[in-house]
Amino acid sequence: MSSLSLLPAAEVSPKRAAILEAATRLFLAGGYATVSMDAVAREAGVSKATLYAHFTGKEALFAAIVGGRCAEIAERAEEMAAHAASAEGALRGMGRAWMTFLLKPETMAIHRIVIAECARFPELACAFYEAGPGAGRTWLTHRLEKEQRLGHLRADADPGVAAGHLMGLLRGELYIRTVLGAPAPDDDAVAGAVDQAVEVFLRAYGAPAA
Amino acid sequence: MSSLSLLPAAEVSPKRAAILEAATRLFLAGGYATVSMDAVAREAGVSKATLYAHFTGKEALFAAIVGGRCAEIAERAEEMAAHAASAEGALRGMGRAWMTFLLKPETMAIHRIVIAECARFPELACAFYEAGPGAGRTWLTHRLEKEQRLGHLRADADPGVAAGHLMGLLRGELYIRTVLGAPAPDDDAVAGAVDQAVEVFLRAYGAPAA
DNA sequence: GTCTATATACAGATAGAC
DNA sequence: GTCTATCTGTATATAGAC
Repeated sequence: MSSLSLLPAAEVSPKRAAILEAATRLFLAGGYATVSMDAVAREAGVSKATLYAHFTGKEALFAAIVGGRCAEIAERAEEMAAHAASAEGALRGMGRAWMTFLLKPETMAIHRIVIAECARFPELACAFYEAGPGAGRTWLTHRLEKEQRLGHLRADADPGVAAGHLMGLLRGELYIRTVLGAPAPDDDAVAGAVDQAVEVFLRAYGAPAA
Repeated sequence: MSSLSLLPAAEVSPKRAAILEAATRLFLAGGYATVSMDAVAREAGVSKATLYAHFTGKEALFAAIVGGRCAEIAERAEEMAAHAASAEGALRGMGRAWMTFLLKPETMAIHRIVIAECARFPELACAFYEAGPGAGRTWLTHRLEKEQRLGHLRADADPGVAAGHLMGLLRGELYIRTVLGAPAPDDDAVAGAVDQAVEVFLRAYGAPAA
């Protein structure tokens, strides 16, 4: 019985939730500096005093937002991993899922923010790397090791290096263009680019005997 | 004779040069928002009024700085291209030159700034892409076409796609880690990563007959 | 062109009532 | 916890003398 009262730990306060939601929207849209605490309070429908009662300051609020997104990204990565591991044509499927996620406006927005503020919040940039690209690379390394044991990949390849290469091939031109503000490519363009990248990867890393 | 007076067009004003130098340093170190016009004036050793006499405002000053760096990057790209075209082991040499330039703290700083401000200054982000990654890819595409005509690359490869793939392989893990604040890797690490990337590229794109 | 001094606005953060 | 009202610093930008 007493454990029941511990369950809704996430829904501590509706005001706090409103603050987090509004601040997330504003930070992702405008970056760190352009967002004022006044704007967050107004957008969340609370007073500034309430805002400061929940978060000790602007930096703490920002850290909470970005840290939360990192956790979300980590969950998302596990979810994608679960799907990709069970699918055939695993590399293509995984590549499409990853690139679609990566190029989404919200993902791009958090990339830009973390990159922009990595001098002011180095620990956030580190946490973001670990939760995002780092976790993806670690998972992909293990996945490629498995493929290697199955004889689908060259035996002399370093799976960690190969994982970095596959991610680089997948990002390719699309990532750099999109992070610099170009409109996100449509699904067909993404799928085509992923197929090309996977084809090139397998030409370089596929087992010669296969 | 009259043409002589037109020559020193670049050295119009020492104060202006001091402003540009100070502003470049400050913007590259701190981004757009954290730099105040007071700080620029103080650091340049001029008054704010003088600052505003040379630049209509903070946005114009920022645009002048970043636009200037774009022009510099474009020049630098041509310079690197001239060297790489004449060298043997062209891909390795070019890759090392490009990655060394890309991972330099100053290059990373301008990457972060342009990415951070691509919502506020979309035309700057576009100019940066054209001067940097876009120009590099265009040049590399032509270079790969030439290699293809010489029979060094697969005949069925699209040189533009291949150029994007080579750049993606080169960037690989190093770029994303460094742009997220990790310390720049040393020359040996860069050289090793470039060699691996080029090796993989040639396994996928090298002419089968060769 | 260059300076000193200032106008004007808004930022982050808090005091005190309820 | 939540509000209204406010303190304090600093930002961009300008006025007017030289």
